[in-house]
Amino acid sequence: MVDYHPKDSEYLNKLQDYYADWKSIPSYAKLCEVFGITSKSWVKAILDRLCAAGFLERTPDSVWVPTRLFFARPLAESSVQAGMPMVVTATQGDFFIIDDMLIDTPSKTILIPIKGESMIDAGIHDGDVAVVEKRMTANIGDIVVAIVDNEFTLKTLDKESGHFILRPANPVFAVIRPQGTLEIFGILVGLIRKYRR
Amino acid sequence: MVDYHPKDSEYLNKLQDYYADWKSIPSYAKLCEVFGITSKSWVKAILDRLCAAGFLERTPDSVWVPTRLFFARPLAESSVQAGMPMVVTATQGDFFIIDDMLIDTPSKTILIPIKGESMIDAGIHDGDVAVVEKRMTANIGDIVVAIVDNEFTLKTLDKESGHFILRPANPVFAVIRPQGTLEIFGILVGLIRKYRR
DNA sequence: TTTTATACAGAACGAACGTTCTTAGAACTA
DNA sequence: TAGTTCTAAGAACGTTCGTTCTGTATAAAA
Repeated sequence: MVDYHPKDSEYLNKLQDYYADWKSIPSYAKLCEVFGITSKSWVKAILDRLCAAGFLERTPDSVWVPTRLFFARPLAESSVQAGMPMVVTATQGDFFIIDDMLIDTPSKTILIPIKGESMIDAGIHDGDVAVVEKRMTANIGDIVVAIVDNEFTLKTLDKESGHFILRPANPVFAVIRPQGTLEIFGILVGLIRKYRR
Repeated sequence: MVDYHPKDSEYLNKLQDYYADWKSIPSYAKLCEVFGITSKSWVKAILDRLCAAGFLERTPDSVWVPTRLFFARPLAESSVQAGMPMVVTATQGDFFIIDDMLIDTPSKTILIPIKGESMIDAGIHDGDVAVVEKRMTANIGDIVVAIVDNEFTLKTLDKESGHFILRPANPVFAVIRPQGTLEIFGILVGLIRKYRR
């Protein structure tokens, strides 16, 4: 946290939670509720500081908008040992923007929901979401999205006696040996899983 | 396009362009400029129709907000045939969709890198990043982050003859049977994996 | 031709807005 | 003890907001 006032990170948290719900930054009056204060002028002072700290900015129409920094998430160091881990995470550690981490080239990246268990030994489960970068070439060993019989299929690219093959990560499924050319749609660059709560 | 009035898609495009620039929907007066008209009442009529068509919605504070449909893109590009499974483009105008998918309450969510293979049968690998929601209670069957010997550990919460235990998803590792109380740090709500490229 | 619907323009209105200024208690300093 | 920040509260103010109602030009329909 780069801002100076001790309670500002608390205010920022509340603002982030509100934004996660409504995807907009409300009026000063509403922000009084969100922050738990009753002074519009103090709300402005808080926003001005968060702006100076780089979490917010304003459009030419003087509308408040979050910056990239606004979406950064704390990343714990797993090797925390001394003291309370919770204290450590609250004060130090890195910050990460999840989308930046997984997506290099937005225009070439798409998300594809995964169906079936054919890659389960690679830790890719039914219901996971694949982050795929579109491109037509891949290397041996890459997990690729190929188009077989008009359907996406996610398999490991391999080569067998001069021919490309698609190898599943599940002994129950058969290796795919395409006749003719193999159409690569993209390669797997990330994986997302969401647990029900 | 599901809306009825012929020029609405043109208005929608202008609105999408504005949003791409400023990441906010401006006032009716400003929208007059954006749309190239001079009537606030007509702006409202347009927004109402875009709302009915599902491109916009309003927060409880009656602030206009774009919906997912607002960001949807035609997926005609690339030589993909009909019958494609549903695909989400990752570039929602540089917006943060993955973040949005995984995180409900930013202030309670923390990312923890995973070390070791103790949960490999659950498809959780060394080097993955766990998305953890901080809370002190969990249900049987939840994958939890517990604090054991001042270290984070990720295990499935279970109960054995009246006592809580932490069950790994790897036969090589032993079940953890904490003596005394078990301190829960949070529960696993998501998983992120990044493949080297 | 007359009527009717469409696609906007324009004015009016009170409510809500953001900004600024003043006030005030609490905490810290000297 | 007296002074001084700091953190808010609160009022005041002119501006802008969204809404509603009415007016109007064009075009299609009758």
